[in-house]
Amino acid sequence: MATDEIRLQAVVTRFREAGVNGALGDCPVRGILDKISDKWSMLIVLELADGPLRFNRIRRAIPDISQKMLTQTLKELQRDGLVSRKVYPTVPPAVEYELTALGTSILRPFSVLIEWADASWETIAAARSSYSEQNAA
Amino acid sequence: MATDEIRLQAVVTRFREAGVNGALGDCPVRGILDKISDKWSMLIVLELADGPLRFNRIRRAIPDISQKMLTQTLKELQRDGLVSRKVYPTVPPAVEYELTALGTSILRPFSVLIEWADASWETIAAARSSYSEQNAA
DNA sequence: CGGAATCCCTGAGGATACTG
DNA sequence: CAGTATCCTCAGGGATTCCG
Repeated sequence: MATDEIRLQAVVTRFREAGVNGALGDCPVRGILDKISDKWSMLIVLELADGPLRFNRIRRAIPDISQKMLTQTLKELQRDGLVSRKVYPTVPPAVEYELTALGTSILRPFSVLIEWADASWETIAAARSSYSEQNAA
Repeated sequence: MATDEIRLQAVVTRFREAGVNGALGDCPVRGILDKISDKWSMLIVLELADGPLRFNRIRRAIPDISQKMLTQTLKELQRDGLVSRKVYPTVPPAVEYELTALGTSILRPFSVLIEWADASWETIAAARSSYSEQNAA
């Protein structure tokens, strides 16, 4: 509906003014979106979606992540307050990572994105094949 | 509400099963999300949100993009069917880029993400400062 | 188990110059 | 104006090794 369109435009426009035409470093929104575009953050957050997990459990869940990147990304997520870390002083040590309230709140934007991707990938695949068809030697 | 939570979980779980635990190349959803996480795609799409623009107009709107990356990203967006390209045979040539219906449809997921970022950046900033406080030498 | 530290390499992407 | 074609840099991230 029309009011919805207007709202969308407002959001987009505000983003542009703050993020692209303004000073880049000063735009918190663009800074955060850069984090979204991080290679691993989103995957890890999604893994933690249905409960706390331990380090190596996450590692196994995302086969193609290196230990270094997992450590590093978890630290960043912690620093940003999306993930909490709990250490149990057992032997050997057990460490649990869990989404905070903030971390949980980002699941909704993510799911909207995933739903779009899921609904659109066939259209995109079709566009690609007709594109390469057109550009066939 | 609860039914909403269940729906969210379902989306997230389906993504994980298809994308992370499965064969990576076979998962169209993860492939598409990789494109979202592209450094420039989202910015360009947002620039085109309120109407067609010409090449150098986009370039000026995103000051820190190189012409190489703009060309390349526009080509990818075209190939994926998000953006259409219209050439006017004038002298000098004029080329207009415009969102397709598919391209317009991704604005909504984007706006949800932006709204989240806009609503959360203060919380994140606070988390960061208390984090660095804790880890002060 | 859950990391930290180091070394190393690839490829995304910037700078520059040229063309229709 | 709207690109194409090279060259080159540098940081993201993999592989490996070591530690409490």
